[in-house]
Amino acid sequence: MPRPLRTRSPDTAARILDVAERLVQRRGFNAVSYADVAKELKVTTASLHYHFPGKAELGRALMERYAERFCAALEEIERTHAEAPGRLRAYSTLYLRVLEQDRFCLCGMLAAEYQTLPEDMRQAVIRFLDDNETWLTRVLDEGRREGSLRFTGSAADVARAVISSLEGAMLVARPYGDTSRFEATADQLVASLTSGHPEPA
Amino acid sequence: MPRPLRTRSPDTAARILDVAERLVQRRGFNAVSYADVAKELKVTTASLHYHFPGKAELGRALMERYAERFCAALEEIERTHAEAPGRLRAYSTLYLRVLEQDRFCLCGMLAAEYQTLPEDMRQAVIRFLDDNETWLTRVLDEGRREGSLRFTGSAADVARAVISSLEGAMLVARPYGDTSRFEATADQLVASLTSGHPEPA
DNA sequence: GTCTATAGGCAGATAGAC
DNA sequence: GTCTATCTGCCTATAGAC
Repeated sequence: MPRPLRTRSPDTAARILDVAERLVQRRGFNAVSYADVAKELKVTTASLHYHFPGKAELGRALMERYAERFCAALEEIERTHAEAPGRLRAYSTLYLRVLEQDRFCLCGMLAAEYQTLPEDMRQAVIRFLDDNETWLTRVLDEGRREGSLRFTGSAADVARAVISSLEGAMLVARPYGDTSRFEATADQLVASLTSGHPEPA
Repeated sequence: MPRPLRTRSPDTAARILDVAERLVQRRGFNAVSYADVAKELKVTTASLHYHFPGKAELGRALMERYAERFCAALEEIERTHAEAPGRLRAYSTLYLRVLEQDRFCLCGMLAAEYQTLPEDMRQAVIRFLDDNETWLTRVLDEGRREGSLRFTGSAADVARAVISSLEGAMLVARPYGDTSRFEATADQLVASLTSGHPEPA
């Protein structure tokens, strides 16, 4: 049963993160100010500093929540897709959904800005990439053992190539404002790993 | 025969662009200020404004020179490499050289920051990507006709996938400070297009 | 061409009232 | 928790001397 309504909104910190996340994914961390976020939420920057003492803390929270949600999405994919090729397609669809919202992957954006980031955020970027690589490596390995995927070399190397390819495809698609550019590359990528196995519609 | 030494340095504008280019490729356009560039050159920001009235003009000049040099490098590749596979490898090496200098592709960096860029710079980013795609498409098409390359689908789609893959591999390699991460992905990419043809050492 | 000096604005951040 | 008010510093940019 839901709790009775409270005086304050359900979770102000979460709403701050929502706005900040969207802005950072579109413009980059360095191009987003407390004032930008505060303006959209119709509060003052002082109020933001109450919830997140500094931009470094805000950024860290941003990346942590993003990674948590992404990991949850990966688990969801494993529940809903039994086969490796389906899991790969679902994985690339996660990226597509972000692009469709006119956003770039938060991790990709922060990777570009990496050299200007505080240490906490840097570690969060690395962790996100490592988690993705670990998950993909497992999917690729299982797919190869089952015979549903085909590739040469180590699964970890291919996992890195998949991440690179999808991040790069997003990066390049955005200036054109054309999601089909991303889809074409993603489809090629999945097809190259499932050669010999027909793609479902 | 070289002209006699002049009172002023060979080309101040070029030296400004050199410093700005390096800083932007490392930190991003939004994270580089006139003061940063001026400090390295030991001049004042006012002097910078003499050569480039505003940051937008500086950015445009930056991207234009970068594209010119890149196109020149592509022509050089065609002169020095007769076969498509060699041209592809040389192309990926262009990216590697940038990464080795602890930089990201200027175009990739600006693609990430695209939504915050002035119109002139946006057009320059698109032009750069289009030029790369055109060149790669030609190389891929010729390679397939000669039989030295193998891939399915349109050469233009594969060209886009190659660009995405290399840009993404650079993006992801930088947080790790590990050029071998890039090389592994680039090698996989070239190998996947030259299957059936042994790689030279 | 480069300087000093400065304008005007926005950045991140804090103190203290309510 | 959110506000007003304010601080300090950096940003892009310009005027005018040299």
